[in-house]
Amino acid sequence: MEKRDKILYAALELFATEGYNAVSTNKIAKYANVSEGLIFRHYKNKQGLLDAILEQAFEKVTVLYAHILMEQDPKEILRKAIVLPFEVDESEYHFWKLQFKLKWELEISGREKMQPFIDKLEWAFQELGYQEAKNEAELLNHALEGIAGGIIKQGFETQEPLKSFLLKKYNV
Amino acid sequence: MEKRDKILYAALELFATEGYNAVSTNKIAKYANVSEGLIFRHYKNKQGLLDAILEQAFEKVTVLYAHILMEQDPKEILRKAIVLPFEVDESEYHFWKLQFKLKWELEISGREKMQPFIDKLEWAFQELGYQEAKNEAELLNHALEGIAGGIIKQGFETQEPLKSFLLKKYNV
DNA sequence: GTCTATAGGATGATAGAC
DNA sequence: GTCTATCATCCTATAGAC
Repeated sequence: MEKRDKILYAALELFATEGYNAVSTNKIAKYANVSEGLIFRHYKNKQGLLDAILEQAFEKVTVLYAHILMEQDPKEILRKAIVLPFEVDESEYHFWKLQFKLKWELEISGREKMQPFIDKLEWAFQELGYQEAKNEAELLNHALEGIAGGIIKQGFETQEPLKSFLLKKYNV
Repeated sequence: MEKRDKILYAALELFATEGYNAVSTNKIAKYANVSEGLIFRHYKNKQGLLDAILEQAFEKVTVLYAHILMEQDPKEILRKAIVLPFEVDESEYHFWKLQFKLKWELEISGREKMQPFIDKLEWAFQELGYQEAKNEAELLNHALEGIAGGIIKQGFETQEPLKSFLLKKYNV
């Protein structure tokens, strides 16, 4: 692997586990087995390194939601949405954890990227004849974010029972 | 107000808005109009200052949940639980925001303190004849945490519609 | 209780050699 | 592309005077 990428993955892992402000460029360099100066050659500054990571993360999120956004069957939309947090690959664990961390540490909301997903949920609920589709969508989104957070913080097993429970509850 | 307390409130506000690692003791001192050395006289070190804030926060949370934990009517338990995030006083806004921030920035879960609350929810659902009381409780808790987070990050108004929606949904 | 001064180390970032 | 050496700044924490 190129050193440029080693830096990026080291930073991703450290940012995700310890937080952006808690991790020094020195620490990243050592973790990546690279000289500290190289970080700045490749990414200009620490913020630039974070931006590069976030750009990759944005692509991953886009791909992840693409299946749902393209789906036309309302029941399938709900099913895929519910199942989504339970099927996160362990290799992308750090990306997810970083999302949650940054949402609070640096107040990077990521809400704009979520909105089409929530809108799609609303549409699905509407199609299925729910009275308050918008509220249903917001509520389910909250629940799913909570589940995703729970998986990240306390492990998959703790949240697993909620999967079939939700599928049953929404009858999908 | 005593300077000891001025330090504490300044730190609370800064930690809540910018995060623990992002705020220096120098910044806290200036914000509190106090010499930097005084922080260490009173709180030993930066971590000690955070601990003092967290201790206060723990008391606030305890009081907040006490009403619900003492309640014996299952419907009332659900009603109070749902209404709770919408009735946070603005003066305690910073405490709440700090809770969410630290949960992710420093991985201070606060889960232990929540458990009796979740257990009480489970009990209420059981009393009301719900089939999967435990899952219902976990789900509602996720939703309420999401709502609380939404209020903090995007304002009360954005989440307000969910209040009556939830009350209706759970028929309380 | 409070302030000033300062130590000692870490931090982000740059320059220059290879 | 990569490393070493280095800088200016900032950070936490302490000492000593008032």
